[in-house]
Amino acid sequence: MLQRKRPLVAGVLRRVLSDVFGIDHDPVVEVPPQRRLGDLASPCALHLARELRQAPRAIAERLVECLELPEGFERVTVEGPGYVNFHFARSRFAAVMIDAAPVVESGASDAPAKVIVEHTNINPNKAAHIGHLRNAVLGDVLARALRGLGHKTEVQNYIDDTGVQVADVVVGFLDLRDCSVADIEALPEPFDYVCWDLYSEVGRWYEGDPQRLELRRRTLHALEAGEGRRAEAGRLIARRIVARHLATMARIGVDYDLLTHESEILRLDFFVAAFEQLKETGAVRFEESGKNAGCWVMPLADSEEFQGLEDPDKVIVRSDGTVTYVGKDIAYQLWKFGLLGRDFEYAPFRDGPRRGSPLWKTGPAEPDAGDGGAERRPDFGRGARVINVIDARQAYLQRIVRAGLEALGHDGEARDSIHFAYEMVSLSAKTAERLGFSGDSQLEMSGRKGIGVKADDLLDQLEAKSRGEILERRAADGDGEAGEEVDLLARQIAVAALRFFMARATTTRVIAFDIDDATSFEGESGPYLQYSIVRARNIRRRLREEGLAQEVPGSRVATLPAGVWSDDLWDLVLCASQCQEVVERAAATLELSLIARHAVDLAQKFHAIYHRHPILHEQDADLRDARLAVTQVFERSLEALAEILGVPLPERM
RNA sequence: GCGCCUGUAGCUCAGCCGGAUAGAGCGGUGGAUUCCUAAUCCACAGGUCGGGGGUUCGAGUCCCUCCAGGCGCACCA
Repeated sequence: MLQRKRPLVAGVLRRVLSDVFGIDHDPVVEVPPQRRLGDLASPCALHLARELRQAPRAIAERLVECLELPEGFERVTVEGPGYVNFHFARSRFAAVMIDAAPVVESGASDAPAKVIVEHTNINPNKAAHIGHLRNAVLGDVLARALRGLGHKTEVQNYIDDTGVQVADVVVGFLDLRDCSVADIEALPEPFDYVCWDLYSEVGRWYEGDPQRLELRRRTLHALEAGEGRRAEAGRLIARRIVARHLATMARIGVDYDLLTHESEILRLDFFVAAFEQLKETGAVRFEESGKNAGCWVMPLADSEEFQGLEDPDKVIVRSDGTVTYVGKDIAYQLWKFGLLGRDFEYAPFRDGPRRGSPLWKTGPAEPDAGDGGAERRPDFGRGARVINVIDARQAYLQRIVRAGLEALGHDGEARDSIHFAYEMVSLSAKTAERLGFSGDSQLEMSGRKGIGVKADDLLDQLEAKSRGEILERRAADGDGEAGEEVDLLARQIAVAALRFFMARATTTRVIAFDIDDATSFEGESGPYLQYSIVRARNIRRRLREEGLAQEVPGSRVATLPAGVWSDDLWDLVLCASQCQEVVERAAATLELSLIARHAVDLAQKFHAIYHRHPILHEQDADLRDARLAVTQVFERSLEALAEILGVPLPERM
């Protein structure tokens, strides 16, 4: 809503600046820090003071005298050192807010263009930890924001089922523990927890005798070839772990459209196709001698962004003929844009929980599909924009992938290959110590070393804590039953706490994960948002019980006297009117914390108003309706933001 | 060595294109519950915005430099 008013104000100012002072100036329009100062303001008089050789306030006053008040505004004032401040006609603005959707489609102009978001991408060899949760929450919130803004969005989760990490667990089962494939199959859940321990155990086992690394190499080759007992074990492990990962993510409301498997990229020779292109265009060359003798490398020395590297060439194909990660990733990225000239085969995914829309995986179509093939397969790939949610440590590799597209002449697609980089999650000193790791400073998590907080453990802890809090409150109200409703509410609160914790952090900062901080239900937290909406809903429930109207129509709000809008009430309306531009800016800059912070902002304003402005017991009808209108606007706005954040909103707490 | 990121209250962090008195949460202190449930609210205390230069009418924000910390720069992913 507010985003539509800014150009109005800018236009009026530009016109009057031209008319009165004869200058061409593009005025900045911002929101003043306090509501009593106005709703939209421009510091243009300050900017122009030098050029016009006049005091800023004098310029501002002249502007106010001469300008034509734009539609929807009540007055213009000069404030502070010389700001020109515009004040909305509050009742009319609020009336529009009552009927307007807080977040609407704005990407409609490029509606057919699809955005592919890749996230989660956990190696299928161990349990997910809290670092993976940051990735998944960021990816999921981004996808929700893009969808909310009307972009066609496809979410992919890349499964590296043929890499060293899976190979190590295969070695762990087959060589270290002497299991058969059937033994692995028979292991009880939680299988991912078993692998978590085994994986770090294998790491230590290798250290005990470096000769054992030969087993890793042999297994890796078997996984890539896809044949034999080791490959069979690898497939089984990956399948079981992926099922666990999807179950963990389903707990917090994260889902996907497609699981892309590295094994399929190998099986279908995606890299062969990409390699042909790379050779044809001269993007790679064969090294006859030197450090990289026998390898195919991509030269980076000519590119400005790769200056100062120790080695200006990136190996794409090793001297033993195998392909590096970057090579495979270039092929995969080409496929995402529909530039590879090949496609996957697809099959419905049947090994795990499935939510709203059906989940698909890459792989041979299963002929024995028992459900009559009712599901129609979407058209995967061929994105116009590709956003890869990958931690900041991989920035260099992501740049090489983009350079690969550039080298092939796909400049546009290279520009639209976006690395959504975020910093990792480490453990706070206090939390590391509590978990038994030496805790003199922050500690980086490491799956390889078995250092970390497992995602499901954290969720269990959050659920247990919220259940405790609920029961405590219910007992205090003499309302002690603990049924399914309590379970559901405990889960909702846990999800809100976790998702908000991950979403509120700026992406460029390392999160020092502190267990007390993460499980806090007070202040800036997911439950704080939930509680604010519960209060709004309680007001409506009470109104219904009293037989009073639960909603006030926009037509009524438009006729309210201006005096009902105290600055604090009005401030919430204006804050709510910024949801659209906040979500747009968050999606455009990939700074999703903006959404979380705006949601807190709204909730804080509402909580404060709640105490100062009762509705049920207000006798003055105008005042009551204004307050109810604000409650309505608040509720819809926070609901819209919570939907994007994936924070569930319960009816009561 | 080169590159990227970070340094703001005791702790965790906001601070949009340079602009109005640098803001939250936690923790601390003191208050608010016959009221739409206190998972809330209000008040108070707490700041050399890492240091130093520069640009500007104006710098937490831009430029330079130094200091401190993190992360990258593989025929690992």
